[in-house]
Amino acid sequence: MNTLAKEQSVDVDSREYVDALRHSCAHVMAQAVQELFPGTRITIGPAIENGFYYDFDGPHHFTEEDLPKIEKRMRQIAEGNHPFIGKEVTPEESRKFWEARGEKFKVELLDGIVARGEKVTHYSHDNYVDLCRGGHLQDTRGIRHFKLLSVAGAYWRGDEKNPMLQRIYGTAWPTKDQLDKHLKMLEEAKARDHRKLGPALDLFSIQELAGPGLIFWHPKGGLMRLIMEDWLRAEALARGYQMVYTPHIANVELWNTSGHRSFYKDNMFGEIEVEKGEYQLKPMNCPFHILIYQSRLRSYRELPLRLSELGTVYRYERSGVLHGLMRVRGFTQDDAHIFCTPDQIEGEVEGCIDFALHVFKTFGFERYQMEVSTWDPAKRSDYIGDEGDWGRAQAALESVLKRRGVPYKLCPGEAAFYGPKIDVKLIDAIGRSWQLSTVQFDFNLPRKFGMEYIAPDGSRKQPLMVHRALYGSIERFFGILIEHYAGHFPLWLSPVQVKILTLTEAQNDAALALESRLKAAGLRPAVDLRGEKIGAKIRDAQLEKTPYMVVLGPRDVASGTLAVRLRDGRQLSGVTESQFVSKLSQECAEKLTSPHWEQPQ
RNA sequence: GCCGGGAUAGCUCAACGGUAGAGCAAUCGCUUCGUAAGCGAUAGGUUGUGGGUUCGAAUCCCAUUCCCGGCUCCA
Repeated sequence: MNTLAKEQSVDVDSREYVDALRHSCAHVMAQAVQELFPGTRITIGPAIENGFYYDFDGPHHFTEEDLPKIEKRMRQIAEGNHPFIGKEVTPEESRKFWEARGEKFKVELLDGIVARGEKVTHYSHDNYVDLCRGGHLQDTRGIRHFKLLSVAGAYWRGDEKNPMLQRIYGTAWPTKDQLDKHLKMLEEAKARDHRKLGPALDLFSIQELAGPGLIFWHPKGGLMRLIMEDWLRAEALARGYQMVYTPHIANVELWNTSGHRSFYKDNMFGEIEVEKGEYQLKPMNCPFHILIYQSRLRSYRELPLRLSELGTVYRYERSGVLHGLMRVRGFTQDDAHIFCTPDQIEGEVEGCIDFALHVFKTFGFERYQMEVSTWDPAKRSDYIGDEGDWGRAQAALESVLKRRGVPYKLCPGEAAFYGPKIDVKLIDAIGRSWQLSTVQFDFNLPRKFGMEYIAPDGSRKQPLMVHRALYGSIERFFGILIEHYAGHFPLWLSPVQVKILTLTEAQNDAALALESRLKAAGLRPAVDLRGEKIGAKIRDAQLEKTPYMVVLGPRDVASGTLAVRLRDGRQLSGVTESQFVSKLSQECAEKLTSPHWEQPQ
């Protein structure tokens, strides 16, 4: 807590204070920008998570080089200790004020405020005035620990039909420590960026000749994917899922039936002509699983039917949105569709949640956030499906989370038009959240396809459909894993688990023999026989983030024991080979995220 | 898709109108070494691509591809 806050008896850690600080910072930035770049018009400048931004319109094209200049002027202004003063003004006064300055965006905002019947307020500090509903510090003294970060484009009012404004992002904090910590986190995030680490560790690449958004899994990444897939398949089978495989393209008639050709058209690759028909790459697996369901008449006795596939889909994402492994044009979903009766939904939802939590735990994610998206009853006509189904489904989603004691956020109005859902965002090692698993009801497709089952009374009923993905996409999940571990993968996922480093050529045979014994024991070893010094070999293995290194010199060959070095720098000597194998095997079997060796003496 | 910024050897960068360089990596040779970089040599580039301006273009202009920061959208 800083002295200023004490003096003003404010809780500097409260969200209100921090937001006020950031919002105030935005005002000061707008003042600085308008002073330094005359002719710049202002729009809005809110506080956001970790910082603030302000959107500008004007003749000057801002670049990163402008930021230090703006920052400097901001500091000067802030040091003036100007109080923030709010006052209510009449709409007429306000209009006159903004029109006189040619601030057309502010006039537009004013129109909105007036139309909503809200009070019009102006907030000023120093000689600067902004149309603003308030939420500021008492004065500019609290604005000390901030940094401008980047320049970006942003649509006026977030609508892509509107003109593009220039946005300057900044971060601001009550204390220097917090600012430094945040800047350090940004640096850390940059250092563990999967787009950098992935190719550096030879896990994957994206090839310009092949096209953007298409992933090439290299041998090491491919092996990791294999492990992730095998683990997931085994889990799914154990949980009563049945694995299926379906094609990558289908006749446009299928997409007409499913409705994707209308509501998902923009995200689908174009038609491929085949003889007299037209085909399209699949953007989703759902219709294919429905076709399997419909391949014969189904009885209620078969339900719940859980069809699962590692299904590769292709989506025509707009070029500007692609991002490493996180947002691509071709990806594989661990996709399953559960067809069930109304009285089975709660059990099925619970099964999904349970499975998702198991996935997180296994891969070492401790923290996550659940969001339940429900409909907005006021806009009933926007949704497909009957009210009873929606009600039951939403109740099931919530009651499962409550029963499991999983905290969640309710997001009314966030449901898709075809059903409510649970989205899971997991929090990675440095506190960032990622959208991952999703459990969604679908009241649309069963209807579109006329799905049925024979009920106990002999009547034909429509099954309920739940769509669920846990990894979400294997590509994205892999990207998150890389960043979460910064490349220091748990042993069971590491493509190379043990690197055997020879001291001299005399140990080559012993090294190769050890390698094959470790292989036979089910481990993934590699040898480094190069004529380099041991320091260089260790350095290289370390840069590859290999979990275990075994240094093999004459002493070790003579003693028959292993000199083991862990990725974290710990060294263990005199380890017997059987101890080593059993420790590593156990570490893999238990899927430990960090090795459990005792500290050496 | 939109706004802005980029692209030089496998990687990190230099040269900023006057014959493209360095370190690391690679290859070969020497070294046989005890826990994060031994020594030397060699090879590696139509400066993303295509046009244009110029006596001369990595450098200036136009187009295009891809990448980056965002917006919009999303697994």
